[in-house]
Amino acid sequence: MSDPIALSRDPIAEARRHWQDRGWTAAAEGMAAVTSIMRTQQILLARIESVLKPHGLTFARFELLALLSFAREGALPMNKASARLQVHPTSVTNSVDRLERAGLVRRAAHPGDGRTKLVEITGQGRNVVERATLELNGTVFGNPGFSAPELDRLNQMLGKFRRDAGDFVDTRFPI
Amino acid sequence: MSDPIALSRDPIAEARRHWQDRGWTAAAEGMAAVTSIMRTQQILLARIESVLKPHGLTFARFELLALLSFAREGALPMNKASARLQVHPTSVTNSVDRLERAGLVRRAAHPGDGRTKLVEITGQGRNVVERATLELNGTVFGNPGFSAPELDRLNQMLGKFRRDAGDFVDTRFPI
DNA sequence: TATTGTTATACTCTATAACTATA
DNA sequence: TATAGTTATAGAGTATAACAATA
Repeated sequence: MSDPIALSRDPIAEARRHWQDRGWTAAAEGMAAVTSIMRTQQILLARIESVLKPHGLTFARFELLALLSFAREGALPMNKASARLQVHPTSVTNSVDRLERAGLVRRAAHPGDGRTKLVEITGQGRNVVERATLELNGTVFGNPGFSAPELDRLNQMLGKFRRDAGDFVDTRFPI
Repeated sequence: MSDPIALSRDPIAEARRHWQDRGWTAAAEGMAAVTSIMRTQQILLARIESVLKPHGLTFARFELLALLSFAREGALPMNKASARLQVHPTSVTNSVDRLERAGLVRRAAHPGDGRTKLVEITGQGRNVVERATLELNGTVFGNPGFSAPELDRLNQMLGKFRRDAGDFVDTRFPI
């Protein structure tokens, strides 16, 4: 962005007032919350990408690298990576292409299934993701702009939301 | 997405455990919350866009139309729209191009400043945004997946976050 | 037949730089 | 000189469809 000037009033609070004025009371709070989540995501993503850029990573590629670094043998089938990251298979293909060109991952044959390809993190990939993670931890993740109780509430609320949305099946957030 | 299969375990909770195991305790909760916000935004955006698609709108274009529908005279200078929507000027140019081609907005000269152009919503634009809003209110905004107290907490927390991030200057969230 | 992954293609939003017109 | 907006260009993620190889 060229000049992210601070507005004198919260545009989302203003929109909520307009919703109220129109009589859309039942949807006003939801509209405000949803829009706030959108904007918060945008702010956080910008911070993350500015940290990752010097490491030659985008957030999508960082997430893939981090996932692989935690996997057994540092490798996963493409479709497992796609499922775990909740992204489209073609997005994984694209990410792996870039990461492979940068020498951070490599493709390997699956021992049991000839259709399947494994993505495997390289030693260089481990170094890069380790350094990037430490810097992210020291900046965004370690100082996200929410207090400890707020983080707790967020993780609880959003965890429940994601479960209800069908992201995963889990019993730690009982219905 | 082709097959958004529900995972058996929450991938974000799993990542948090890995963070803990590595000793990145101070950043674990923040990482989980930030990642949860990212994923929640993705889910909500997908719902919104699926509602808007039959109306010929994306979320970015809907937001612009909604902003104009609340503006005096239904018109705003391009740079005001850019500031209020927190998007790059070229993004506004692009959105206005598409909306203008669809007959939902028009460009007009600014009476006092020859450099400035106004974006003005058309009657057709008002009809479209009204119908789209009602449908969004009846689905996503009116039923966002959070309880009323949760919405309240979210609006409070994210409002404060956005203010601290420099999005706007306001006194309703005192430091 | 079904599944895995790739390719080709297309459409978002985003961003920088160069440019025109106006102040 | 500074500002408003556009254009050109590029990059990102996302998505569908067609395809090859394998099960």
